[in-house]
Amino acid sequence: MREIRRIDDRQGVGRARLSALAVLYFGGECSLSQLAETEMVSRATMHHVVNGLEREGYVTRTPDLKDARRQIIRLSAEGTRAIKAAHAERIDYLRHIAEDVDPGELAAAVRILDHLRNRSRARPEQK
Amino acid sequence: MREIRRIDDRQGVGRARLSALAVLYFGGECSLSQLAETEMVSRATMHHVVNGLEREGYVTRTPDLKDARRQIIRLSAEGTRAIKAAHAERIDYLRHIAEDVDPGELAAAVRILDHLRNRSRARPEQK
DNA sequence: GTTCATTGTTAGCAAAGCTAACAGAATCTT
DNA sequence: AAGATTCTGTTAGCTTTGCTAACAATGAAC
Repeated sequence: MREIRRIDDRQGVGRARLSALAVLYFGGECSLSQLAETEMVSRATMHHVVNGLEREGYVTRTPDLKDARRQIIRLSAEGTRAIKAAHAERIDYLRHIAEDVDPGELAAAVRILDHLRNRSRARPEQK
Repeated sequence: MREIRRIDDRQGVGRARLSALAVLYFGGECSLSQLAETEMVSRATMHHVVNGLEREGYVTRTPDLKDARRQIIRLSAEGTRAIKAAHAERIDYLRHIAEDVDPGELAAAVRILDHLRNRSRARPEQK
């Protein structure tokens, strides 16, 4: 939904960057490759995204002591603040447009959406 | 959802371009500015998107006889085929991940989503 | 007729995406 | 142990998708 994008844009972070921050926030630290996989983009793309996030101070990168090829990407305090703020804005907006919907019906719809999302992640692109 | 993006990517059209094709398919011909407004991007952005679509043969541009500043953007036969194919793939995919959901519950959830979308369009970004 | 608003376009920039290729580290095979 | 293969992050080159600013032409308002 384009409207959600406009809400997100208010954070001034960038779409792909915000999405990566969300992965870190909800899923915890991970490697660059794992981020790329979760976000379904190439490693090269995620490399650029993380570079931008690091430059802006939203994430830190440290070597993975268990595998010298890898690096661990973590949210910084600033990154945590940014994703929390973005999340709050989204929730606020969604609450507003849903304010005339019956709470029970809304909860049921959310449950189904969650289910569909889990299904899509279990089998991402197959038909 | 990233998975939907991957499904859409299969058409080889490009995200913003496919979205613009959808606006034309479901809403009919319109001007470049109207497209930009509906898609919530700048006119300059939509200018680029439409350029790409025209170059690939998906849309045609003709002067608006009622206003010499404007041009009418229309789907070509190829554009219609592309958006139909993309739409069918999306539906197919969504059907697949929803196949274990009760049809009545799914219909209810879809109704609520439609309602929320209408609400978001009536008041795009206000809180 | 003049001023202001609308429309599409250009220019310059950054972000976000891809593939290909590479180097170094880790794992597998012999 | 040595060589082959895989994994990881990086660079390079390209395209697409976004933005703002500025402009010229057209249309509307005064």
